Amino acid sequence: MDVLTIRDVARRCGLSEPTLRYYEDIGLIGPIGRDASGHRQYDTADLDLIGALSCLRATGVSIGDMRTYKANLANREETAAEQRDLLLRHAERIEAEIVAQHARIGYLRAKAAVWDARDHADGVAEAEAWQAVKEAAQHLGFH
Amino acid sequence: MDVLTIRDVARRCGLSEPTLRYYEDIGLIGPIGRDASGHRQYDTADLDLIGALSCLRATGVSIGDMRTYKANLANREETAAEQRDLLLRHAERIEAEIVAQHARIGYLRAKAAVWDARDHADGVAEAEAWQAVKEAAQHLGFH
DNA sequence: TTCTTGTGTTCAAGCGCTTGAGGTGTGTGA
DNA sequence: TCACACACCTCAAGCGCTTGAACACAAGAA
Repeated sequence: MDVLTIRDVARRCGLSEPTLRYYEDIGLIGPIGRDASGHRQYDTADLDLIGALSCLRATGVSIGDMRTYKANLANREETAAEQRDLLLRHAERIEAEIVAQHARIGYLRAKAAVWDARDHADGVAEAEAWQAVKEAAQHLGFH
Repeated sequence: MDVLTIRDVARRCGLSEPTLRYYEDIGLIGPIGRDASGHRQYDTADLDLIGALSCLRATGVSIGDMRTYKANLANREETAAEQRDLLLRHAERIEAEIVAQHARIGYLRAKAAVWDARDHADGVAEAEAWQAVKEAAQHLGFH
């Protein structure tokens, strides 16, 4: 059970150091042990929870839901199905988000084509590009 | 040139009403005209800018960059190439983000499988699922 | 005519961090 | 041994919204 600094944990879990301190402040993780000079000492057991929370966070899960997830860890047996569903729900959320991201890429590229046409002072290309922007915008739900 | 309420604009551009007010407060859009009772009246000319900003925002573009984009609209000819590049850069950002999202989905599903195995008290399945979680975590950069 | 419903308004506070200022303790090089 | 870098600390303020409270106005029902 080796000891990790806040920097190590930040790198390995994809959270910033301030975020790790913040999560500890609000009781989402920890309390984390300290060495003689007050520096945090994470152990590998902390990594698993922090990694899971980091991933939940990256998918837009609220602090409240993360608390639920953490609280459920205490009584595994009863809440296993709930945990599974929470995770699957968020996986679906991300899938929806990916679809939206594709639509955004389409819009950005279409709009970039308009500016490219303008850069080359090509009125015909610009008109075509505008058409593509309109379609992309509809895909996004704009109008 | 028909007139739109804040609600119409919010729906058509995918921004919330408070966000639209906020963007006006900080000078990112507008100023927007008002009717006799102080309600905002957007016109269709506003929609194009707001739609573009909304999409930039959705891709994580900072308010500062949005200001640049808007400022560049004033002198189109000189900045056309810059506008195009700004948009393309952000399209690439989203592509990278999508890759990350796929990795997150993998992690969430793997973790869900662990809880599912626990729910069914299936030790063998749980051990296998853990293996998948480890792989998914590596994909995410979690050591 | 009053009363409710709906849509808007402003202003203040909260959220989930991020950034910055200012300080502490440890380790290495001169 | 002293200087300096460096990794960490706390605390406060800022960011980009969101939420909520309290109020204004217009239209239709009782």
